Amino acid sequence: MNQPTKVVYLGSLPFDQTEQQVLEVARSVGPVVDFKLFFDQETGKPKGYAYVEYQDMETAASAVRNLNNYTMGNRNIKCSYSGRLSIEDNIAESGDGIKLPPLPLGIDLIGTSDPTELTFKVVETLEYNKLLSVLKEARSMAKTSPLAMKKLLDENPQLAYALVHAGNLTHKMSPDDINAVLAKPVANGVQNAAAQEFASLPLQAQEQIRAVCALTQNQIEQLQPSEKNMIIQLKEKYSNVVNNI
DNA sequence: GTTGAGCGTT
Repeated sequence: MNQPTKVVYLGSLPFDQTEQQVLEVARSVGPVVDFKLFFDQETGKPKGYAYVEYQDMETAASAVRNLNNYTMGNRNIKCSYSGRLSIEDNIAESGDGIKLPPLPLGIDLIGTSDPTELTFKVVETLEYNKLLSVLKEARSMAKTSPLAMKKLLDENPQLAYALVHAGNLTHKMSPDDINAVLAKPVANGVQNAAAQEFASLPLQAQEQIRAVCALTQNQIEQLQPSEKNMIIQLKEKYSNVVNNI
């Protein structure tokens, strides 16, 4: 048994329960401050465990007492202390000191064979103005806190994927624009040249490139062939630049 | 189809 803290580990969760349903069970013992359910990054399948941060140790203690061996679906779930102070305590470990706010719950992937395709569909359901405002927000975040933006994109490849498609749908970063960026001659100073070039690009383009660089190999594989090559080239050209900001 | 133990997905 671990040191008592505010964060509790939930394990042996049924694979067929949604994030929302697990959260509800977690909330049944008290207010939840932060919550994270784990999925396989590639397949989108649930890993069957989660972390719940409660507002205080008393509530967490109550969770350990009441949720351990609680029957959910067809399983007896496990609940014990995680031993960490807060869910986002990878700050010390990664050493970057960047703290991102908790993200909203994702949508249910159960029954989806292709999570990347689903991301695309979700983006398509958004209003044009909504897409613009999301892009605008991403742009402003990239400008005011580039490191946080990098971290956000690195940790959430679906978001990078969504931003690339949002750029396409709003014609803010169409294949033509990408080609235009790639067509710029690369000077001899390699890295510095690429960095200078990057800095000289419109913010819109910078933001799209960041998103592109954060795409996983798997996501790239799933792009249209026409986009795919450009994306690969973009990534090759700028990933070092983006990673060194 | 690889779905059952999993303690933080780099």
